[in-house]
Amino acid sequence: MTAGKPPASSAPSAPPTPPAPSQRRSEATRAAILEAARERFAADGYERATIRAIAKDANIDPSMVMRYYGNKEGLFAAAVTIDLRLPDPAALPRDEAGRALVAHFLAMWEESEVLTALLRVGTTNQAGAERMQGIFREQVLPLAQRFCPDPEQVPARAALVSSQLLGFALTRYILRFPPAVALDTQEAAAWLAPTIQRYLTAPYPQ
Amino acid sequence: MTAGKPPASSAPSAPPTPPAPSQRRSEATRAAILEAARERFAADGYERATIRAIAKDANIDPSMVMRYYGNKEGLFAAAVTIDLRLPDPAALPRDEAGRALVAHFLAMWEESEVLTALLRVGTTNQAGAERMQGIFREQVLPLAQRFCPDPEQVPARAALVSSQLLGFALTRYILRFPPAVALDTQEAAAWLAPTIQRYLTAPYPQ
DNA sequence: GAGCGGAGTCAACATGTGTTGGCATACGCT
DNA sequence: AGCGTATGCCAACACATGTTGACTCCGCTC
Repeated sequence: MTAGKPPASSAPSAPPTPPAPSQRRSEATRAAILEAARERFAADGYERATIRAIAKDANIDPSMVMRYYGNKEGLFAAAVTIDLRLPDPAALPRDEAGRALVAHFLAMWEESEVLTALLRVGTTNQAGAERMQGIFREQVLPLAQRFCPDPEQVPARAALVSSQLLGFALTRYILRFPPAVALDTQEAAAWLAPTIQRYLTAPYPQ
Repeated sequence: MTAGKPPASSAPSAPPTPPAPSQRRSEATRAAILEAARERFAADGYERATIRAIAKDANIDPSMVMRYYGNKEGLFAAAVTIDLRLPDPAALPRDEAGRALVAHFLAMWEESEVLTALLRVGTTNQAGAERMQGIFREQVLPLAQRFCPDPEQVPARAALVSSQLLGFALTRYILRFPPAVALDTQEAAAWLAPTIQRYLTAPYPQ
């Protein structure tokens, strides 16, 4: 946080070219660090994913990690940014929401390690848990809002949806209960979809 | 493991009194260590629950922990032993199983920190995950077996039940999603019971 | 009282961690 | 070409961790 360095935008009488991508020769390194960090966080969780190990995976020196991301927390924040890319509720038939959501989630979990990393870190690290709370609040809650008429019930229903989706990911990708691993995504979706559908749209249970 | 110490049972011409409880003066300390360990593991997970912190909580020296439990893994093994005390399936009406199971689980989670400790450690630590797999195999699977006619489907159904119960515990006790925390156990049970019931007894979804 | 073994304390070791600063190098511009 | 700066590596620090061994103290038995 050294002062005296004005932002690169519109320095007086500076050449019109902004910091060219050629100057960002380090982009490759930065990306390699992030990828290694995601892998390590996903595999080991926050505490056991050491900066040294991440740097070794990325074939650079540990001090580079510090230079580019400040500290370990900054690295985690940069490595794990999640956009669930939830489908547009308006385009979803109301009675297909469960099936669509489950399929979308399973696909996202299979396609990258970021969600695994976030879940592993969220269970051990306060910052990780808060990150997950933020995703829930800003991405899941609004979606649930579109399916539940009674606004009072939206948070509880969204939490229940999350509990089932995260719970399945937990048993399948983290704890690796053999039957949960053995299920193919079609079967899993067939089992889970009605649950999600009910949490979203069924009347409040008496 | 120093040899030369014969087991206390039936030493020839020994006084009939077995090692008196007075000799087990250390029992109080042992118990204090275990309790502190459970708290720390539940609050911090495996890596951040340091032996020094546990010893401080128990008001003893860290080396005592080593003397009594060998090493950190041994301490964890001793501190986290779980009996789910699942109800006898024979005594459960088939269509009440979901409700009863959910109520039982919620009560167990509320009553002690052991389950929280196990879940936290299970997500970061290989040994913890294996412990949970063992509990699933030896306590949950047999129960599910009593409710599902088709033996082929038992593991998947048991895994689904676990995914929902663990998922709810995850969002409520670990990640602390506010709506999941806000639900009282009655509401939570009302929402979750039908899900569990369906996983246990409903026909295979087409 | 002498001896003994368990209970507990203290200090230390070896190791691994996040993090920092200094030094070399190669690129991009004038 | 020459220079400045971004890029990278090396060595080191300060600290925390699991773990070990030697030492003291207490209660008990001969």
